[in-house]
Amino acid sequence: MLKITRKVEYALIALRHMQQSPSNSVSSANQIASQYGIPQHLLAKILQEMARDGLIQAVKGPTGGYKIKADLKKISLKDFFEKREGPLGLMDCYFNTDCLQMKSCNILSPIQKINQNMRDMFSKTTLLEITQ
Amino acid sequence: MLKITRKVEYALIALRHMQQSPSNSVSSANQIASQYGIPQHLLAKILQEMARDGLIQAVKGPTGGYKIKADLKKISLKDFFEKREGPLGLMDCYFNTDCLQMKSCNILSPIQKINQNMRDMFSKTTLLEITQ
DNA sequence: TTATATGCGATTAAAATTGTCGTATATAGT
DNA sequence: ACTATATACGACAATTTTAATCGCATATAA
Repeated sequence: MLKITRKVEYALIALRHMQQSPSNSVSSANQIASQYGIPQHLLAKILQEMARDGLIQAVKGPTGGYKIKADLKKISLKDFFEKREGPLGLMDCYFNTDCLQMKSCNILSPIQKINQNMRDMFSKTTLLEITQ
Repeated sequence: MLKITRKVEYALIALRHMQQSPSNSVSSANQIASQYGIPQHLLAKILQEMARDGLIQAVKGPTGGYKIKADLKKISLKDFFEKREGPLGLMDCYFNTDCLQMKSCNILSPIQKINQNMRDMFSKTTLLEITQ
C-alpha cells in the first residue's frame, strides 16, 4: 500500500548510477543490473523505456550502454512516476469515470484533498534531488 | 502505484457513514454494503477488524450493527493506514532488513526523505477530517 | 566475423489483492 | 422456545497486478 513499484525503484537506481558516473561515459544494462542485484532483462526493458522517453540516451553495440540525456532538475518526481506507472492518486476515481459507486461514494472530496497534497509533494521534488 | 487498497477505501466509507449517522444509532454491515455497492461479506470482515481494534463498537443480534467508538480526531490517517495495511513507506527497505540490495542500493537516503514527507503528511491528517 | 550491446513483443511466474463460503455465536422480537 | 437477523472468524478461491523470463531482431566495436 502506497508503495512505488519495483520497476520505478530500478529506474531510480539506474538513473542515480548514471548520474554519478563520469559524464559522457555510458553504463550498460548488465553492468548496472549485476552491481545492484537487479534482473538483467527486466532492467534492460526499463532502460529502453526511459530511452524512448528521452530521459536517457542509448548507445548501441559493444562498449555501448546508456547515459543521462534529459535535464533531471526539470523533471518532477510526479511526472516521472506518472510516465512510468500511470496517473498518481490514492484511488482510481479521478481517472476511471466508470466507478459504479461514484454516485453514492461519500469520501470522494476528503480523499481529493489528500490526493492533491500528495501530488503537490511529488511535483515539488525533482529527479535530480533523488539521483544526485 | 501509490494507491490505497479497497479494504482501506471501504473502511473509510463505512466510517464516514457511521460518523454522519445519528449518534447512538447503529449501522449494520449489510445496510452500508448495499448502500455503497460494497461486497457484503468483505465489508463485514473489515468492520469486524475495526471493532477488534476498538475503532468502532459492535452490537450483536437483530437491530444490531456498528457505531463509532474511538475519538476520530485523535487518530491520524497514518496510524489508521498502518493498522489496516502495515507499515507505510515507498519501499520495503525500512521494515525488511533482509533486502539483498541493501549494501549496494544507492537511492536509500533520497527515498527516505520523501518517505518522511509522506509519513508527516498522513500523520497530520486525522480520521475525523476524512469522515466528517 | 564475432561478441556484446540495445530494442521489443509475447509469455510465464509470482505475489498481492479482492471476494466468497461455511459455520458458529449472540440476541431481539414474537 | 423459536426464528430471523446480526456479528465473528477462518479457510478458500478468483482476480488482478506486478515481476520476471524468453526469444529473436538490429546495431556496432574490435
